[in-house]
Amino acid sequence: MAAKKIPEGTISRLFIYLREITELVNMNIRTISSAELGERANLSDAQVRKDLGYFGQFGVSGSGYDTGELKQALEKILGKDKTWNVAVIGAGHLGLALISYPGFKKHGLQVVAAFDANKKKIGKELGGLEIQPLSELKKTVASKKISIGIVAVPAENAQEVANELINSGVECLLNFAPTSLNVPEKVKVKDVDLSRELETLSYFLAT
Amino acid sequence: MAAKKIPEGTISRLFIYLREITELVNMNIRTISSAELGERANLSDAQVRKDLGYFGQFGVSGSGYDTGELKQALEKILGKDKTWNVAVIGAGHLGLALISYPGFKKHGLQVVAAFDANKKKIGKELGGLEIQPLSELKKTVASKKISIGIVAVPAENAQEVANELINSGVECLLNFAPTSLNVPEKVKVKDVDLSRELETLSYFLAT
DNA sequence: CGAAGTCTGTGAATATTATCACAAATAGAT
DNA sequence: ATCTATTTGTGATAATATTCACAGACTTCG
Repeated sequence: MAAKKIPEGTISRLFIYLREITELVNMNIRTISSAELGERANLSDAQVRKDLGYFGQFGVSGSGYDTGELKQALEKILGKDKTWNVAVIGAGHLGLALISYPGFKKHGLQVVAAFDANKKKIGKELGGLEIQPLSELKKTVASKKISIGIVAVPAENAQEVANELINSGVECLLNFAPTSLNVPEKVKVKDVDLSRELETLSYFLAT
Repeated sequence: MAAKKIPEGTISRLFIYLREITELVNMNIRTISSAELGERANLSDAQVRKDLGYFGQFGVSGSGYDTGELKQALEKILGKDKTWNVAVIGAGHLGLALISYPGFKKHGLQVVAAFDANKKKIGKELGGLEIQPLSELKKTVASKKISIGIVAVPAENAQEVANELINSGVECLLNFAPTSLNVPEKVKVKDVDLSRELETLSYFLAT
């Protein structure tokens, strides 16, 4: 594995390459050039080669990349052999959508627990999961080996929920609440602020 | 308004500043320094000043920024006086969650139409909106002055839906489908790939 | 008023990321 | 076997974004 630090953007793009390559393999296409792969991913050929270059040499001069080999290599790099257990906190519309989001399973992400603070929701079943009270978070994180927490609660409660997740041993959060979470260094948070995404888009449209 | 090109990251962060400033105003806090604002947003003081600096001079040496003034200035910069009409395409779990997402309304984003290809879903009402067939897209985009489209359909149909949106005059897409959309230059797309976000997170956790 | 302290705005310096561009490697044709 | 057309891998270069650092503006306090 490469010693140099790898840009986060590169990792994110690797997943895109894997997606495209998988499709190519399914179509029985055996080789592809960086230029063609880049076109599929809306990226430059140089970007593709540079990204792959962080992890080794996968291509063949003159003909390009063997799709089967590259698929295997990417899967290994990206840890696709592993699966991750996920907890969703907040069983509102968004939480429910995430619990039943079909895309996760395909990628080794398994939602194994759902929590909510609202007593009326606790105990209800959804997609094979029973909604649990937050008081059971720590126990469940340990017993179900949960390593990723999705915060899908209102902004007011988000920091508190994040604290409890971290306190329970979760070090990886996807935060949908429109607020900046304060977390220890070792914890990695990714924010997805839907309003902000849309607003940023529309700002550029309006200018 | 500034003549120089403004980084997209700056715009995105301005929304965060506005969020924090609004909270401060509500708490009746009158002034704040770039360092304090940065702390709230998990950003450096220099970043805050640099970002604001693109748009003018809002602060006072020695005491910082007047929260009320800064709030007004940010709202003006970010076009908060305007509202945007949004169409959601795809009435699956995710689409339904987006239709009833409470965060949008607060930010001048109004979901005014919902579409789905599935005949069984068409005609059903949801949150005051009737789910329409895609054949009515063009007409509705025009009549309801829709400027933003949210693509919440499976990857297989995403490109087609994007084409129809663009063909109907929408120039601003938020794409939840895990696929790279090909669009004309003038159209702005933002991808939100939930699986990829989670996987990127977990990659760094595993390394 | 003057001194000490605070804080902005912004050029300069860094750091990071993406693009260029080309030698070297390979394939394929003749 | 040689020539031509491709395509990789990667230093060099360019573009972009962030952090530093400090002069100058303002505040507060004695």
